[in-house]
Amino acid sequence: MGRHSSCYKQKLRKGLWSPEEDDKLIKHITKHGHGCWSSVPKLAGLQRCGKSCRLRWINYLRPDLKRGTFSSQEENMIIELHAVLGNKWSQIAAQLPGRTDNEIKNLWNSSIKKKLRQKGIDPNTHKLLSEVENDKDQKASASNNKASEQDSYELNYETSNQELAVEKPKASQPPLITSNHPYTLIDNLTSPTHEFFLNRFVSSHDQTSTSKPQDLGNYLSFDYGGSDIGLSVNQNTNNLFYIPASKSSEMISELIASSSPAIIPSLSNTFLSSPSSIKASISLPDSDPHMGSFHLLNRLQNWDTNTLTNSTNNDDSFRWGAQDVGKLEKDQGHDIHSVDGPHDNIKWNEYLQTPFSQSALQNQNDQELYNGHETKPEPQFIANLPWHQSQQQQQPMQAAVTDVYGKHFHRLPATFGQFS
DNA sequence: AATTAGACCAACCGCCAGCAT
DNA sequence: CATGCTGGCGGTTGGTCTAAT
Repeated sequence: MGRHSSCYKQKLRKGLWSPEEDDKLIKHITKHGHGCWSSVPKLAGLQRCGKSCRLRWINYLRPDLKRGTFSSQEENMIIELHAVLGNKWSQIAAQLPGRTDNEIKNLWNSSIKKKLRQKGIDPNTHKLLSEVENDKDQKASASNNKASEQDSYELNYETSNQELAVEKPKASQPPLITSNHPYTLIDNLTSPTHEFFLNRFVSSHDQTSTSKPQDLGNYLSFDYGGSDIGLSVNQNTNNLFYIPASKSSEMISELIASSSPAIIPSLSNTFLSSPSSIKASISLPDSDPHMGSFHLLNRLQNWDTNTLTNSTNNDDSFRWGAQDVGKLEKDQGHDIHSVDGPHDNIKWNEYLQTPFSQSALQNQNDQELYNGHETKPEPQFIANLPWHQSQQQQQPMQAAVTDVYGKHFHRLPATFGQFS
């Protein structure tokens, strides 16, 4: 194991590559391709093992490498992808044309990690460091009484209006939503897989979509506490996003289910003017896998109730599924997976044209992803063009990524702060 | 000017999965 | 089924550069 057996057969060079070696390797590969890497050194006249040749080519000699310093967009993208994929450097690199996994890994370890920590963000979990500590404490106590909460898969979002590094005071937490919704919740759903979500949304999509394949995404938002909360389904990728965002620069987003590891939307700083903490839960009933409900729960005692709409108990649930779509399509003339719920003021159609549009994508160059408080307040969706581009080049992506999530999707919270 | 510490990054190491035999 | 080979990946090392002392 480890070094390939061929590397032991003869005394092979190690260490840095000389320009002459590089030249030999380039000439050989450009002329013949690499073929079987183990045969490359012999054919190219190199005293290296095939593995070393492969690495040198991939990480350094390949003509399509970008090299040079990473742009802030690239750094932000890496952070977002890392929040979803973890240390899957090769998959992250796949979304960044011209960048290698090694390069990204080095950047992460040498630079980004440090910056995140300075912002009070745990680079491993992408949560606030204070939260990570809090989670540890809660885990111990949660094991004692988890039985009462097993019927709902919870996604926790803690947004803070404070600077990232500043620990916010802990609010007392009301009980989770468990009974105020129309569907039977799935028992013991503590760690659903990506497939669990994806299958449902894909199913729902397949059953309900009309012929609008050009739509880049459906987005619905609803007013909650005077703030927009978004739920988006991208028809091309079957992504479902839950998009909370806070008034301040920090952004917490979580990819609930996605076939794309790359598209993490962000919203601007116009959200959640008063709450600093919200909780969301997803309910997926076994009885009908094509429907589900989406809950937001205000966890703060000091929520400004005047801004709530049609909410009497701080429990807002939104459902998706086939039965709702017909109604919405009829009402709005669009294909949308979607909602029905206590709110009347769903204003998804306002956003339908914009979230994943090219113009919106291009706008990301005008503004840092992790912008500061003083930046312009328009809602802005940040997606990643490179992913779309690579998607076009790699059609079997869907299956591959699904596999990725099957392995690695658990809970993937992402916390971002101003990053400079 | 010499030394030290930290940052950066290319390359290596160990492991794994897939495939062929 | 067992074994060996290979490509690929993530973690780690160690050399080089640079800034600080």
